[in-house]
Amino acid sequence: MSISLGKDRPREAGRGIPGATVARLPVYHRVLVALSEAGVQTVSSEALAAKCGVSSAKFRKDLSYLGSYGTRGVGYDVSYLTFHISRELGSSQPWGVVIVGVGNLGRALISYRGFTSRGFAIVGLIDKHPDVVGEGLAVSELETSVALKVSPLADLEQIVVGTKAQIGVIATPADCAQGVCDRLVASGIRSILNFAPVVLEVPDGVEVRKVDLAVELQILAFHEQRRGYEQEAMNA
Amino acid sequence: MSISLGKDRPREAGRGIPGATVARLPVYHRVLVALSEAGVQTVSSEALAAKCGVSSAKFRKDLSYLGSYGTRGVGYDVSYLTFHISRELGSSQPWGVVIVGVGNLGRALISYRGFTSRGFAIVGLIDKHPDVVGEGLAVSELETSVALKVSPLADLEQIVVGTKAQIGVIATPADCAQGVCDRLVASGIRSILNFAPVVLEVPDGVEVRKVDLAVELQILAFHEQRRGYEQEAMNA
DNA sequence: TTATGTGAAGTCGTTCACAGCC
DNA sequence: GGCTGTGAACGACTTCACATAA
Repeated sequence: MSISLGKDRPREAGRGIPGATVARLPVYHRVLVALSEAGVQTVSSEALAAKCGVSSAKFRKDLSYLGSYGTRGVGYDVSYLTFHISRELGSSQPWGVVIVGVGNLGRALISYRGFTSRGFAIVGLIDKHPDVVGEGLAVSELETSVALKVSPLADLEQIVVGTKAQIGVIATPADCAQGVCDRLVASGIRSILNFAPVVLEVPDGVEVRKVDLAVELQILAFHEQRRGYEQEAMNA
Repeated sequence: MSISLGKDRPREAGRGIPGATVARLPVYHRVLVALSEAGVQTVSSEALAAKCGVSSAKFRKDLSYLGSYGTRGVGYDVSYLTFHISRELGSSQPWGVVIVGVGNLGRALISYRGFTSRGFAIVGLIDKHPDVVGEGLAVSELETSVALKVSPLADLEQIVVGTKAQIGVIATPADCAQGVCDRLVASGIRSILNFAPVVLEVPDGVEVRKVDLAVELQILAFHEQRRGYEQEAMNA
């Protein structure tokens, strides 16, 4: 819809990068950072792709959507490539994340190290239960860690607006999820990560990604079952 | 590496359900169960697909891989369809799940209701840390709930074999994940759900699904960033 | 008439294979 | 010689549109 020219911004970012490629970029980025920390300076598509669990052709094709950041006959400069993928992903600027639901899952997210290193900052914690509200939880921030207090559900809008958060994480039980979602959207949030096992309804322009733990297990079970049948067939 | 069957790739004609379809079946199943609990007996592909967040054409195409369980001009019988999807997913038989790593994430999985209703039973909890080992945690089971004790990492093989678990969940920090994975595989596990932010290496015949919380956020951030540029362009 | 089930067409994503550059 | 970058071929998934059955 919009044609954006001029200015220095990530190459032909946005337009034309397939969703499947976008979903792999974070993995490439993580592996590159690990290589860099191990002192590796140059890497071939073959070696890097192997560490990422993809084919080298797929890796090179993915990179071709961002630009040409390699050197033929040599490979890729680790830090140079890291920088460009990082920029494409937008992890150069810090994204504010609000977590709604401070149960075990919420706490797992809060204690998850590496959010900050990947450009995220947890700026708000919200819960419904009075015995959790007011609790101070350690949230990592750049070098140090800060105690963030859990706010009541009633303050949701105020927290989102006040912290200028861009991403909302729903870690509540299923029956609260749609209500929380509606309020996040009304407060201006357009990116939501949903852990509740419900299909959320949102207006156009809002993106929802979902992670359903039981669904993942069910997919595994499907294949497990099929392997069982194959083995039976072999024994017959 | 790979156990070669007599024939080549194209396994069993007629039984080739696309991966994308398999990934949606659990959602259809969940929505159908909810409808059933709400007392709905019959539903059209249009209505059901809307509740699942997919198009009706996609829904019908997905079902066509399983068989024809609808009635033209009428729709689908909720319980009849539920049964067939359930059967396809293998949730009629209970799958044994071992969880390695009893931190916040592990606890979130343990307290996740609805595992049992979808055909999973948590049969083992394993952790490395002495202060967690021995702790009794409430695990739901059919009607009641049972206290399951956390076992030490050293007992992993014994637990997997003793409980006949089929699925292993890795909820450990990244640096332990590959080691745990190797031991799960060596104990006979062929289906693994990995929450650690590493690419696991496994032999052929073992399926790994991964859930990386930071990756999901990074994908959201990519699109968030893109929207920002679009808005800038509009203001220019 | 209504709503399913499905070939056919279209879109998206992956793999191949090799030209181009170091 | 070695490795990247990429059109072209291939395959997977989605959407369309309608024949089919209640």
